[in-house]
Amino acid sequence: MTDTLPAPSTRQRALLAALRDCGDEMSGQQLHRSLAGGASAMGLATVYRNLRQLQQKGMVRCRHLPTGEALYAPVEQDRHHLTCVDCGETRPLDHCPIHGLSVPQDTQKDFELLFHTLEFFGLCQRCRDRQQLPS
Amino acid sequence: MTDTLPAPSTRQRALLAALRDCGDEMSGQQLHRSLAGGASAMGLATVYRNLRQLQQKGMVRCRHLPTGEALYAPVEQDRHHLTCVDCGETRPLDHCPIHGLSVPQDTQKDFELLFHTLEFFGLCQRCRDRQQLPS
DNA sequence: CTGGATGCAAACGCTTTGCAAATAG
DNA sequence: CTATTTGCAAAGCGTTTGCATCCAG
Repeated sequence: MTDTLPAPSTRQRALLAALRDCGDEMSGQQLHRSLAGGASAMGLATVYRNLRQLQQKGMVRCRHLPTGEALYAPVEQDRHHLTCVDCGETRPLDHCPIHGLSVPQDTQKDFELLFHTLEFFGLCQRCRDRQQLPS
Repeated sequence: MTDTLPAPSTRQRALLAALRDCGDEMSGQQLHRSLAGGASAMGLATVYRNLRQLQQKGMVRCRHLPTGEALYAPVEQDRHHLTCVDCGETRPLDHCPIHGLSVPQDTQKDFELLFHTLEFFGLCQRCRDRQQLPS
């Protein structure tokens, strides 16, 4: 029995473990695939259902690619990205530019802050070059 | 051939105008609906196609709701949000907490920065209350 | 025995793409 | 006349939901 969690879902532990092992972010589909076959395999729906719960517990954060795909990562992984609006490639930043940054106090009174996403968008070198040379 | 803009699409002006008039962000679907019937009506595909180009020109930015829906706004509208990971409600922040913040120089060398998104996620009062009272 | 969690597959909704017609230059 | 852009409708895709089943307590 777990002492802390209302519903000590083993699935959630598995998902979190997978994310931590990976060391990077993964999509729902990737998580599903990565767990498939193993001891903690679970249906795709279950993956998503539990990812949502992990988010609500503030243990997992997620961001969306321009494609609409959602990527998940452990919250302790405070990583942000540069994303090319053309080819969609994303590249991690070395440091979180707003580490420790806070939201105005008054907004937090009735809002329990769990995590944030900060993403930068622009054009990567390759796509910029490609635009200049239409032919 | 034009040397400034490959295709000075009137559609793009219309989209930008609609976004500015609205004063808030709109989804592709909303834009499509809002223009429908009017003089600058256009197909849904065209809306998306031009929104993408506006993004690549750095005139429009977009963020994704937890639902995966994309919301667009003029870049000059430097607005950020609190989003509830439970009910999905989003509330705008009064000020941009990172106004004027910059990405490390060396990352920008080969990346043309166009816009950023900064979103905070958590639980709104209502959903927090609801979680505490399981029954 | 009862409520919640799961799997599967169907359903969803937003976005993209194929292709032929319309338009610009 | 050639290169683009557009519309429409079909396809794509990740995600969510319905429902019967399974499991924990």
